[in-house]
Amino acid sequence: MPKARSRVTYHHGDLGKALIDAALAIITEEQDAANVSLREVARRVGVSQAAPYRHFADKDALLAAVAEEGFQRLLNALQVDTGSDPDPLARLQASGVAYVKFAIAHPAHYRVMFSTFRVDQENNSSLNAAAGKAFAVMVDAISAGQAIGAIQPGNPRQLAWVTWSLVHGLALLLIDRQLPLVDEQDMLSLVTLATQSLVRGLQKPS
Amino acid sequence: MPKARSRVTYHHGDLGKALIDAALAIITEEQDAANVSLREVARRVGVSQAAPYRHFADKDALLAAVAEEGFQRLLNALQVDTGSDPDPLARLQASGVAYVKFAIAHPAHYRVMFSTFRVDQENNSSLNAAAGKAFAVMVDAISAGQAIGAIQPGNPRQLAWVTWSLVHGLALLLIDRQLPLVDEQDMLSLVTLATQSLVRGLQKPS
DNA sequence: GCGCCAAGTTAACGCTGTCAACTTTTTGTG
DNA sequence: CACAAAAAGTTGACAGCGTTAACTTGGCGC
Repeated sequence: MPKARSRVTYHHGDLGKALIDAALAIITEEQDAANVSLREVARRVGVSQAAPYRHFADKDALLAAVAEEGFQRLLNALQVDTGSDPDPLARLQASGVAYVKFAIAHPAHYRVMFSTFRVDQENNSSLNAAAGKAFAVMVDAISAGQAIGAIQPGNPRQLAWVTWSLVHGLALLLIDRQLPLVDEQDMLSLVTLATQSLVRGLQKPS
Repeated sequence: MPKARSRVTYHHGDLGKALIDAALAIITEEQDAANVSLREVARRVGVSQAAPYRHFADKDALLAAVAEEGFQRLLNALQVDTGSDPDPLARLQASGVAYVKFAIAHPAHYRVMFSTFRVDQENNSSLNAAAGKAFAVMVDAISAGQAIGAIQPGNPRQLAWVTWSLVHGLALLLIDRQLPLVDEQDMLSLVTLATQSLVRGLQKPS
């Protein structure tokens, strides 16, 4: 008897996807750490401890899939929140705020994303592509700013790395509770201060 | 027969210090990850697997001691490299460069520092104090800059958080190989660009 | 209808952090 | 100076982990 959803599935009905979802659910529930164990993921899905190895080479491969999903969601959040403001500087700042907001909203997922993502190994090319797309939002805003003469000249990718450093560092300091801020309003005003200051520093000296 | 150094030691001769040193040595050797195991630390020192528990409550407590040592060394590096330039803006930028340089020189130690440090729990007060002293270097430079009217007004701690975010994020992206940079000279020019841009953004609008 | 191979299971290995119970050494005090 | 108490270190065990080998099951292509 075929399952209701008889797509690519064999026995279970798309394990792999189910494993990613379960891992993400565990990560989301206990935002404390990345102490998610492969065996617990399997338990939650209802398969044996070794079943995941038919879909992922090892634990890192599963986490890489979770990370890729995270970068896709980050891209979506950036695109939605950055909007279509005609001012590239406003877009750049908005993308920075949206970036940190995403990290605050999904701290454990954000940690997995950046504990897995590496640029060197070319095997995880789909993960790299997903991360690159999210990063491109900032590059595009900076290029547009340079095109209208609002942002200082220079390699836009390099300037985007600077921007990324700021929001990445701020996001990590906040979600790892390394700044004495608990009130979300305080966090957001700090994010605003940070992104405003950086955008100012990237502007073309008049 | 007392040991050569019969200070506070009982049996071994200052285990605890030896454990911290061994842990730091392991971390330094394999800069790959924080996969340092308590048992391997004990093995290297030549004691049994349970001996560390007479000196540290658990593995995290040992890593916290390693982290504290790291923050002290970071403070030292910041003080040395920041120098005594009369221009607070130059000092601020120099401290940022020194910060990232430290992280690049000691990547695994830097990771342990920030995977252990949390502001909330008041029990690790010595760790917090060490981190606070390093952070104070940036706060002082910013306060000095405000005093001579070179830096925009505002809570200097908040402005220092912005600075810290930038250098922390840049340091992590670099040491975790999340930027496509391998040449150290390329890294350093990016660090310069980043710190220059931020300092510019923090300056008082004239 | 049937064989084959993907998908899933069981059992085991070596590793880990941690604890309880025990032994050894040092030290403070009557 | 003796000796008890406490500090420091050891052994052995437990549960959990990632991973692999050997096995079983079940659905699809011929």
